[in-house]
Formats: sequence, structure tokens, C-alpha cells
Amino acid sequence: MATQTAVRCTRDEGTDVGRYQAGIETEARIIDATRSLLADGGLEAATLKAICDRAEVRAGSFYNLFGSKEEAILQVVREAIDAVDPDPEHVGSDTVDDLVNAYIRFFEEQPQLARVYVLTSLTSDSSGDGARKQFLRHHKRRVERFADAMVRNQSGLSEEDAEVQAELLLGALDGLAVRWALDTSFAFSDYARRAADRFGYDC
Amino acid sequence: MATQTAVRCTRDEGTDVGRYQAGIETEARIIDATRSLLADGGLEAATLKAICDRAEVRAGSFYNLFGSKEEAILQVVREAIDAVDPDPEHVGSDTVDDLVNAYIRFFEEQPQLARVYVLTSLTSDSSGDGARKQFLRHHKRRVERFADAMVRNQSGLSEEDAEVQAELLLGALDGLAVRWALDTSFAFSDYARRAADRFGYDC
DNA sequence: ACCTAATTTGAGTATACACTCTAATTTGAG
DNA sequence: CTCAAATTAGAGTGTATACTCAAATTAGGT
Repeated sequence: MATQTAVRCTRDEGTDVGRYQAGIETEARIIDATRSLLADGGLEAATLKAICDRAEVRAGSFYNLFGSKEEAILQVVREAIDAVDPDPEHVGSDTVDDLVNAYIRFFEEQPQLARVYVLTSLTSDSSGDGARKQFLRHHKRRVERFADAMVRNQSGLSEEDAEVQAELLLGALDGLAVRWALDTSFAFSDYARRAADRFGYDC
Repeated sequence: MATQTAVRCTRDEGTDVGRYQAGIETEARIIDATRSLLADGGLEAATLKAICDRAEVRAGSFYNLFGSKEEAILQVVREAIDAVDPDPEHVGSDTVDDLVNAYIRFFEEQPQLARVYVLTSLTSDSSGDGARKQFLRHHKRRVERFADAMVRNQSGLSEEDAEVQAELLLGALDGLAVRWALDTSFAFSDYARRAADRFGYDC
């Protein structure tokens, strides 16, 4: 019945109750395939056929594990972002310097994924909606962490002012990142550090 | 023969030698249709069929006038950017304030076109290549004009330093614009002015 | 009026894509 | 060992896309 796919996809994330080892390994292979395709050739290269070929899986298996192609792509992007988080435990001790450098690292180590990250959010089709939400949620978290780090560094700063500053600094970083995505000869990290410098942070 | 289309497309731009009134009007109708479709529903809405329907033209006529769909879209974007240029004659008397406000105006008056502008440049397919070149050419011109205006305003500034500053300010504006494209409740113009303020310009 | 070249037509091509469905197979808990 | 549930296969569906082409029509300079 049609519920089979639905059950698989609405299952609580993280729990493997009722799952077979084979399925778990297949899922990992699909994610790996998706990630490497995105890294090699961006969104364009990550067709369903390409993903299935590289993962050595047939389309039916893919849709047994994922509700849509977009779902797999969003998962890859999410994992890539988490992988460069300077403070995954949310201890709250990271400095602006840490955060800026984590940002630079993401764009320098995962150029194609970074492009996909922006691109999926900006496209206005149905799939872009989930991506946009994910982007904004992540952006909001990031603004808060930047703001907190700024308050920690500069004791006289109000939380509101810090948020504005954080939004401005992140905006500048985002813009420079886009600039670089269009022309990789652009010295992104240099400019990113100069931007931070303009807010009084030496990164 | 196949040369018919080629002749039409490689014709010197601006000259109407050997053209009939009908063709010129059809071209205008196609551009209008493309612009309004992009403004209404972004890139997604501007399919060839939609463009032809709205322009009341058959596909063959479209390809008699344009080499590809992308060509028409790029022309629309180019014209939209030119339309908000504060100094179309390149007299060289525009201030940073003028330039920043022209930038803000473009994004506020033509939100969808602005999104298309970024999107076409960022996509990595074949069509994106021409768009990327157009974007970079335009960006370069803009950096130069910002830098010139900065030198004019602040006499002690070297041309090199001005270019760096211009790149930083434009990067910040671009980033805030992307931020706003994702969430139109974001107060883009406020933040844009604050960003300019950070470089000492009251806009 | 004539004639060449510009324009228009519109059915047709090619193709790429995400996704579905049913039946067969495999897994692993009891 | 058994059996229900999980997994897999893979051909097939549906749809949307940009673009082509040969033939018919129209424009407009001479």
C-alpha cells in the first residue's frame, strides 16, 4: 500500500526501530552519493538517476527511504553545515573570531555545497520552500550566536544592538560569499576578515 | 536554411538595417511578456510557452528573434538594471549616496527581477554562464563607480583602498539583498543604510 | 506590380526528469 | 523454522521542457 513510504518518511528521526541493517546502509550510501555528486557538479549533477547509479540502488529503493530527492539534498546540506560548527554542544563560549572562521571554512572547504545551500533557498519552486525555511532557521540561530559572542566581547553592548550588528556582519559575509561563488578568483577570506575588522574583530 | 536565425542573432545590436516594422514590434512584445512574467512569478514562470502565449507569438517567431530563452531573459535583466542607473550618461558626478540609493531602489522596485538577477548568475548550467559573465561585468563597473565616488568624497583615499572599500560595501549590500529575497519582511533598506553608515556615508 | 528577404506558423522532435507500482526477495525476531 | 515486515528491483508513467524546420505569408524597396 501507499502507506509504506509514508511510514518510512514520518518515522522519528534518529530511531532505528523496526529497521533492517540493509536499509540503514543503503540510506548511508545514498547520502554519500548525493554529497559527492553535489560536491563534484552542484545541483545540476545531482539527478535522481545519477544518485541511484552512484549509490548502486534502484529508484524504488530510494523512494522507500526518502520522500523526495529534495529531502536527501537538504539532509546533505544540513550535515555539511553542522560539520563545521565551532560549538556543536552549544556551550556558548565561542568568540566572534571562531564564528567568522567557521563561516569562512564552510565556504572554502565545501564550495559547491555552499553554492547549493544558497541556490536551493533562492529558487522559488515547491522544493525551495523547505530549503528556504531551513536556511532562515539556520540564519536566525547564527545571528543569535554572533550577537551573544558580541555581547560577551563588548560588555556595554545591548542585545538589540548586537543583533543588528550581527545581521550586518553576516550580511556582509553572505554577500562576499556569493561574490566568490561567482568568481572563485575573488579573495573571499581576505575580504571576509576585512569585513569583520570593520566591526572591530580581528580574525 | 539554418542561417536565417543565425543572421538575426549575430546582427549588430541597435541597427535595424533590413528589418521590418513587424519584427521590431514582435521583439518588443516578447520582451514585455518576458519582463512581466518574471516580475509576476520569477524564473519559474517564464517558460517559453508562457512567454509566447503572453506575447501572442508562436515558438518559431521567438527563435527568429532570439537565439535562446536565456537571451531574452538576460536582456530584460540588463534593461531593468540600466533603468535605475543614477548616471546613465557616465558623467561621473554621482555620489556614494546616489549609488547606494539606486541599489536599494532596484531591489525594492523590482524584487522578482532582482531575484532572477542573482539566481541566473548562481546557477551552474550552460545558460548560467552568460548570466555570470554579465553579472561580473556589471559588478566590476559598479565597483569602479563606487570607488570613484569614494575618492571624490574623501580626498586622501587612494584608488586601491577605494576599490577594496567599494567591494566591501557592495558585498554587504548584496548579502542583505539576498537575506531580503529569502524573507521579504526583512527591513532591507534600513540595514543597507546602516551598512553604508559604517563606511561613513549617510544615505 | 514585382521580387527578395523578413517574418510567421505550428506541428513536431528530442529529451530529461522526478516519481510510482507491483511483484519478488531478504531480513531477523520469536 | 516461520512469517510478517522491510527492502529491493526495474520497467513504466506522466509531464514538462526548450528548441527545430519546412512551408506559407507578408513587408516594403525599386
